[in-house]
Amino acid sequence: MNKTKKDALLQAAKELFGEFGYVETTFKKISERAGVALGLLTHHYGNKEKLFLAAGLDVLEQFLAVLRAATKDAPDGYSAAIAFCRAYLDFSIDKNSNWLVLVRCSPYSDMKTKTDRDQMNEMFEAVPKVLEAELIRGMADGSVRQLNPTDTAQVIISLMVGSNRTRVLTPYASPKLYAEAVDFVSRSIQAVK
Amino acid sequence: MNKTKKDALLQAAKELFGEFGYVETTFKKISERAGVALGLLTHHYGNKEKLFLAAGLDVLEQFLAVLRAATKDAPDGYSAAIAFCRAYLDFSIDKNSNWLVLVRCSPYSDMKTKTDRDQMNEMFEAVPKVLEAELIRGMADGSVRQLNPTDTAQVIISLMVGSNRTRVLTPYASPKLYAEAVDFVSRSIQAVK
Amino acid sequence: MNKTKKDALLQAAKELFGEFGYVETTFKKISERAGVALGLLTHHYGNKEKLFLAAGLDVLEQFLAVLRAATKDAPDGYSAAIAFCRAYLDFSIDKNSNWLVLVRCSPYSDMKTKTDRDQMNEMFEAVPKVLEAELIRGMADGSVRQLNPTDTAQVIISLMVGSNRTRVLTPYASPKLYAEAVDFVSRSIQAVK
Amino acid sequence: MNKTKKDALLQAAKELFGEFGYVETTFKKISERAGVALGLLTHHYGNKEKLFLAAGLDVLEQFLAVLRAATKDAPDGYSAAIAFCRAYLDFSIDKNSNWLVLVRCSPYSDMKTKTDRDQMNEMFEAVPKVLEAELIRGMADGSVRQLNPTDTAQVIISLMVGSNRTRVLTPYASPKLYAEAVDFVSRSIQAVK
DNA sequence: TATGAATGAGATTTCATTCAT
DNA sequence: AATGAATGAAATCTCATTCAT
Repeated sequence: MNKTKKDALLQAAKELFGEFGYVETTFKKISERAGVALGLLTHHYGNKEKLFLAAGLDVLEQFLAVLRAATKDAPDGYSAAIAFCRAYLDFSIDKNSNWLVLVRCSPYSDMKTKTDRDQMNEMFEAVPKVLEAELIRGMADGSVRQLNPTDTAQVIISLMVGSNRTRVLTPYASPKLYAEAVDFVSRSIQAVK
Repeated sequence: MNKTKKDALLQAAKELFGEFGYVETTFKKISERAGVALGLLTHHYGNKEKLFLAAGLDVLEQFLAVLRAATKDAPDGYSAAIAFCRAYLDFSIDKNSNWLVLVRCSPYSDMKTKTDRDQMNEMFEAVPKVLEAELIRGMADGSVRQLNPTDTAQVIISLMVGSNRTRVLTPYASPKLYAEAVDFVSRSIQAVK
Repeated sequence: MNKTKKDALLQAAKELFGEFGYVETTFKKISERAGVALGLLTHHYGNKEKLFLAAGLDVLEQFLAVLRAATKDAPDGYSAAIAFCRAYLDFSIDKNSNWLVLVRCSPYSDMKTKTDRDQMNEMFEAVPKVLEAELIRGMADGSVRQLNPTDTAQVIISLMVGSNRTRVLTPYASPKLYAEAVDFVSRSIQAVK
Repeated sequence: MNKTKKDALLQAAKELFGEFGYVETTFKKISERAGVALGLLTHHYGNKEKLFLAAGLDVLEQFLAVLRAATKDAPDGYSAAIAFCRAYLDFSIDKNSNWLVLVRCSPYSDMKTKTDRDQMNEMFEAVPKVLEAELIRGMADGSVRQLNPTDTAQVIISLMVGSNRTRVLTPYASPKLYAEAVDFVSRSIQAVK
């Protein structure tokens, strides 16, 4: 399918950063997995951090697309919020999503270049915005109880973040954790009749 | 005040691992901040990972003590659970708690030595146990609605984990995030009359 | 206008070698400043050292032309020698002469290819020859005192070399240095009545 | 004689920087010639530039000592100035002086760290000061003609610099160059009766 | 217990040069 | 003539760990 070597590098980077984290992922590992020469990495991406950023942004972009698609067709705000949570959690365990790049590499907050960090933060902030819009819709259509939408969105995202970490980083996560998390959200935002 | 050099090393380690993360914290930095000789580090702690483990366990131990103290005198299970959340979040922003060691260094999941990893996991698992006991008490005394206590505890902890990360690692956290998180928990577990 | 890409490369090379020295001047920098493709460099000049040689020879050629023009119309040998010195020093601070290529890049003496080094040395040797001829004229016409013309020419050139380096490479050069250097030469060669 | 490995590194650095110049002198070459481990270089000197600075300062220090010793016992200012020139030129061809470090490595003017550059410049400026003092003495004692001492010192140093470069860097230097240079200075500064 | 010099493997990055298009 | 992706050797620098004192 005519994949360029540049693409191969990005793909290898997404896989390896997710598997091994930022520091344990070396130029050697990346170029070997991508099947290209070592020097091509800096040739195409400048340096390790820029490649890391590219990898993260790529995953985040697909993530946002999935979240938007998931909420698009929901009949009301409440259903959309719940669909959002399900899509979030599904994406986070999809073998092909390379989600781990975003999880394992807190270094996004350690990025040395301010511009890179800002670019990443900007995209990350888009996530709660999607949810917030649905909460507002839900309060308007009566499916969600009256709450501060910004803060509530942030709390829900926090719950997603935490559940996901518990599931993928610890050995003791309950198999029902994801389902419970969604229920928890549901109980907490659904309008009471 | 009679602090041994060994203690000084541990203190410096806790600070630096929290500030810079595992890899960016070097033997040189630690020994310099502690004001002791470089060689003393391996002499007392064996290697970097062991020191890291010691630092993490130390913080975790104090954390557990705080959580237990906070729930001890609550009049009912529901109040205890809420007190637990408040104590968790307070500890996480206490300047002197060195909490960041636990946050910034997911590497606990990357620990090369299985024994070390297990020791850490064991202590981490004690956290939801404390909460779970209170949820059970709450269901018995009627202050908490009927839920699966294990799963619910894990969800609540996940929310704490996520809120905390949002607060300490991102630049866009709402100032009301912690308060909202506690409300969220409250709405979700409090027994309905 | 109508400058070929080959010329643009040479011009960029002269500027950059002078600004940054040999090693810090890269193919990338040159091709970028010239606004041409990277590959064109080896295509036209073979390799870095050949390009460097071309740049140096180009500047040296213009330098010699200037020196010859300056001495041409002098009424006597003494005046010609002084005119030579003035022209040397003026050229060395002319913004458009790219003189720095010759100063900053002692690597001419490091050139790996013997042929290149010889070619460069040959042209460099032409400089004292010009002055020597004028000194001989001066001794004949009575304007210059009796001295060994070859050695004296070399000493005068050495003074030019040193004054120039002091002026362009150090921060403490006296503003009158060039004028003093010329006076110094004058005192030392002018025939005493 | 109990030479430390740190000293061995400095000695190897002085030799190699002089022989090969800054860039062609690698960590590998230095540590091999010094017979020590590669990492010791950064351990003791921090980085390549710092080592280069240390090497240069070391040579410069000995150079200044030699110049001061040479002028100390001269009977008058004129003799001192001439002794200064002889000492300068002798030092520059003394096999053991490692003078080439200072000649081959114009990079002193390219030093990235401002502090390093300043430190070097400061010491370099001490050289003309020594000569200037003797010129002033000579004008007072009647052995040197009346001239601006600062400017004249700088011109003489420039002549030393240039003669030295001609001798050590070019293949066409006259064997009498040094002697002629001293004569040149003599003619130019000696008081006329 | 305490010190810090010493080691060397390994990481990132640079860059002249080649080559297919 | 012109392009720029691709290569890989080599350079600098980092750092956990060892060890003699």
